[in-house]
Amino acid sequence: MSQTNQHSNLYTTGEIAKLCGVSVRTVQYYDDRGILIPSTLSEGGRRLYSEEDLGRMRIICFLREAGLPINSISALFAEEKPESIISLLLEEQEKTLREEMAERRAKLELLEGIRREMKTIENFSVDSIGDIAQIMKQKNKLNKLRWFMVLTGIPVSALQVASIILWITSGYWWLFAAWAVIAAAWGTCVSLHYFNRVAYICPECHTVFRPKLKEAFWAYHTPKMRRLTCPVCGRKGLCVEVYRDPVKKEDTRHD
Amino acid sequence: MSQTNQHSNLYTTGEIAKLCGVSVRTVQYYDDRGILIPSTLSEGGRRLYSEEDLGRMRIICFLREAGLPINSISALFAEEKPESIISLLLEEQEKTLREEMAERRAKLELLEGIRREMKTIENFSVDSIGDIAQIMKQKNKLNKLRWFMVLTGIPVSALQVASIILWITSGYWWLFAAWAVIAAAWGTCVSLHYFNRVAYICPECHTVFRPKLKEAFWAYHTPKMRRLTCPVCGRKGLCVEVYRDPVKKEDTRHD
DNA sequence: TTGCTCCTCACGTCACGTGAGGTGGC
DNA sequence: TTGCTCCTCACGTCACGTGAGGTGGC
Repeated sequence: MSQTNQHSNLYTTGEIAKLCGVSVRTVQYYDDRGILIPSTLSEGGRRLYSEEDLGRMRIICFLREAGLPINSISALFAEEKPESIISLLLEEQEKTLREEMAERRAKLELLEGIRREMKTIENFSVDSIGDIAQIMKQKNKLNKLRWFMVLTGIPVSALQVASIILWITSGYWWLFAAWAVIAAAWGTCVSLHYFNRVAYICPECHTVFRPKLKEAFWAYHTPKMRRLTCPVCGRKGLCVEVYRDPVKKEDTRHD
Repeated sequence: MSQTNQHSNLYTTGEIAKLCGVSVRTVQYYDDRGILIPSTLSEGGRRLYSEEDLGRMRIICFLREAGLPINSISALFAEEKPESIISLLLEEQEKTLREEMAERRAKLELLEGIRREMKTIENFSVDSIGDIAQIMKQKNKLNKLRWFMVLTGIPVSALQVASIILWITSGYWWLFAAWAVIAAAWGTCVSLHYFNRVAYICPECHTVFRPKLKEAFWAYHTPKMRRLTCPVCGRKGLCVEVYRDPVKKEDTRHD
């Protein structure tokens, strides 16, 4: 009943394209790739698609909208029992998409981080981006190090308070003296540990350097910076503190 | 003081690559693209990079990790005042990343949707994907249509209850009779409106068709399906209901 | 006959990966 | 002299977009 007109259910390339919301080139490309071969060719060599072809094209477009690569779609149609692998393909695609989203999220965090740091750094230049990258990469490790400092400091402070109270209430002055000895030892150890794991970036020449302990210990500093003299360019300025892996690598050429 | 050895601060391609965690090919490519031209060439034509080059490479790597295209990095370095456009580039990139994430999210929703629908449809075949695509695309519109039905139904039901109460308490039986007339008119209008905007998919040949009102009205149905006879393949089965744009388009070849 | 559609090459996209075939440098 | 690194082509990736130059079909 539907064969009254020989073209009643045959579509041209352009019609298929319009019906599926893609370009003519895309329809031709799917023919080249073998996932939608027109069921008829006109005498002049033009592609003619049947109603079934249109259905198949709709399936292809849907899968492409979901991001499946042509190869997967090709594999799907090549299978004698497509139902058996469709779930697998879709799950795989979901996984891929989640990974891609995680990638973008990481990149976004990088960008947001750099914008925050840009505000922190005075007289920002493009060269500072290298510094910022350094700062951001090691930021977690540096934070851990600082937390370690604070947490080990808590029992020492507690001991100080306790020894002072006992000194006042019970007259045990030697408790406080003992604390002072322990605290001095602790302070030395922790400071050495800390300065062994940080470095500073010269704001002028962007060199990463390690200052002498004496200079660093007494220098003016804020929580994140310290006024130091760069051993390369010789200029003195507020240097950002960064984490430095304590493992000696060949790539440290600044000595 | 740092020129004791002529190679003291010159790096080869491989060294730069290792220090920045990229391939040798990538370093060569950045030379080709003109964003990192080695400051020296050896007599044998090998690339030799200075400490400054290394710093620049680190900047490039950071920007690439954030997803900036080479062209943008190129434009950045070409600028005489790079600081002036860096914020712009980074914001642009953030926008791009957000858009790309939105794309993936949409694709993921498509995939999750199709998996839900796959469970709904009995004897699932790959051809059903086309149906599912149709179902999902129009799902929102269909839901709106159903909500419209329900919401217009509420005042009619309220009138019914009110008229019955008044009939019982005050004996005004004609109020209920009036309601019955109004309700019949309302029911006819809404049903016509509804059946004018939905179609059904044959589970056998996947044709989208509109049933006769009489058949559809009395047919067995669930909230989403209705037992109908397909006008194309003649088989009777539970057909999924889909939204159909009431505007007559040229692409409806089923008549 | 005139528009319009469609045809087939074939290059371009983006940031490299991957050989091939040859050479520098310790 | 032997490994190892590095060099330059040059093709391949992925799903088409975009002409060029020619033809089918109403």
